[in-house]
Amino acid sequence: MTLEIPEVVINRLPVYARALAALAMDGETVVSSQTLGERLDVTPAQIRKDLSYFGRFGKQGRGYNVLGLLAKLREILGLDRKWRVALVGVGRLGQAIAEYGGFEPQGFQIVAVFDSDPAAIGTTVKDVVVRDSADLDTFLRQNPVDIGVVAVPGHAAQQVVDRLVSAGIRAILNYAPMTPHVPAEVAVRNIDPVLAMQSMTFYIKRQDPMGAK
Amino acid sequence: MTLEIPEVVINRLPVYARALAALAMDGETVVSSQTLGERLDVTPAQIRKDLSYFGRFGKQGRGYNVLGLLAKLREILGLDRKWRVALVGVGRLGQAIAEYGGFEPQGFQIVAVFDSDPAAIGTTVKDVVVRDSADLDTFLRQNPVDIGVVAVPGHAAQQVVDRLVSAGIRAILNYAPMTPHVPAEVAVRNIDPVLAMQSMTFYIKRQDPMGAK
DNA sequence: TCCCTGTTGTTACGGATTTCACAACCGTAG
DNA sequence: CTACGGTTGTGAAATCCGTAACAACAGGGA
Ligand SMILES: NC(=O)c1ccc[n+]([C@@H]2O[C@H](COP(=O)([O-])OP(=O)(O)OC[C@H]3O[C@@H](n4cnc5c(N)ncnc54)[C@H](O)[C@@H]3O)[C@@H](O)[C@H]2O)c1
Ligand SMILES: NC(=O)c1ccc[n+]([C@@H]2O[C@H](COP(=O)([O-])OP(=O)(O)OC[C@H]3O[C@@H](n4cnc5c(N)ncnc54)[C@H](O)[C@@H]3O)[C@@H](O)[C@H]2O)c1
Repeated sequence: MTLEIPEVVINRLPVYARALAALAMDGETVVSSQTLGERLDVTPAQIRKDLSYFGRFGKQGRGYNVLGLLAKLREILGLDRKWRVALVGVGRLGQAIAEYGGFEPQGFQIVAVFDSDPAAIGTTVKDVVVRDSADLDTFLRQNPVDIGVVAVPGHAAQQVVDRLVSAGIRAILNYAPMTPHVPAEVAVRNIDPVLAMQSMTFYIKRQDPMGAK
Repeated sequence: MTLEIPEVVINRLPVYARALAALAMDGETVVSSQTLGERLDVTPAQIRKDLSYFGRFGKQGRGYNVLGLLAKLREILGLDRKWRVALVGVGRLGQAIAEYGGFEPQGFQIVAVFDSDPAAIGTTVKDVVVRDSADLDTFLRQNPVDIGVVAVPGHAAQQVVDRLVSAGIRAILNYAPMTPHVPAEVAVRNIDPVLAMQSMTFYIKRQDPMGAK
């Protein structure tokens, strides 16, 4: 009965939410799809259509109540609660992730950290002790975690993913440069700056660097 | 004249290239769209269709020559040369990016680094001296750079983007949590782990954490 | 040589997504 | 009370994209 919502739509909602939060900080109380769209480089129709999958949140002639719509989006996305995150791999990137201050305010709490390196195990990052990744399954079965973050080298990533999945995790944020294989019911997002650059080069490859003469 | 290639296709090519490089490392010399697709969770038809935008690279009955196709993809994407990258913002994230060893082997060379903090200016990261971001325009006009990486706080990001664009940069990798506004001819990719998590939560929100009882 | 297996390149189809366009509506001002 | 400018929500149209299907063909074996 719940109409199937396209994934592209779901992926845009957090962007809307982020913009609404920024508008709220600026003291704006209402916003039209037009104005929001300009800010996000999205057509007003796109925004209205996306929102219409979930209900009618606007007021004709006025627009949307900024805080009201933000609250609705947070509810839709499930951001109106805390999420427990486990981080696997505490190398350079893993440490940076653990120390990044941007997750906590959004309700993502790193509650456990794992590594396989004996030199790393037992140390602490951000008040969290680094556990042996051999204990991953055991720990996760006793301590519910919602999201797994994979920050290990590519050659170890699938193994880590498999372990997270078999322990019952339903969402994985993968930083390793590979395509994780997971069952359909597990959500995966990949972050790879190299891939991002490699697609941009296609569009600029005919051009001399910065139009140098 | 050149048939318009969908951006989704371009975005997949680096993924194919990455997989081919991995196959080559494993000593594989040929691969079918079927096999490649299984590895990447992409249908074989998708792969063949994507490649057909650019030519005929396979051999019926056999598949694709791994190294041959990889070379073709690298040529198509413009990866058969070095790219000069400028990094703006040398905070925690910026330093991690500068020290990350994954860019260089792919031909992305960080040739300049900028920050606005007097305490950071003059220090070096990875053998590159940190320059005053006030000198961004001057420097870029004299030293051709292809790609700008933005790793400054959100409130400063649009200003940095504007400066990069006005200096003639055609590609930007943005790590700040905002949507940069750029002219149509500038390529932009955004990296935001928080947004990635916030879209995954939609799919797992009805579920108790890890099926805890 | 001929046949069989395996796999490509491509066209046609259908589904998904975006855009269009407008009736309905809100709040305000006259 | 009516008219008006502004904006939503939404079907219908247009566009974009992915999938299916198959003719064509390469290589190998009988
Ligand atoms: N550093 C970056 O900026 C960056 C950016 C994008 C992607 N990445 C990717 O993220 C991953 C990590 O990068 P890094 O620079 O932190 O590497 P790193 O070598 O510094 O850290 C990897 C960590 O993973 C641990 N590890 C290895 N195998 C493990 C296993 N089976 N279980 C648990 N832990 C294990 C290692 O002990 C190490 O601590 C790599 O795949 C890299 O390509 C890094
Ligand atoms: N650290 C992470 O893991 C991470 C992950 C994802 C996104 N981000 C985002 O990346 C950005 C940087 O994060 P961070 O943790 O490194 O922050 P940070 O505060 O440690 O570093 C920001 C740096 O930018 C510099 N800066 C500020 N304004 C500038 C300007 N106008 N020109 C040049 N330099 C300027 C500051 O001096 C500082 O060195 C933020 O927008 C953050 O939200 C960070």
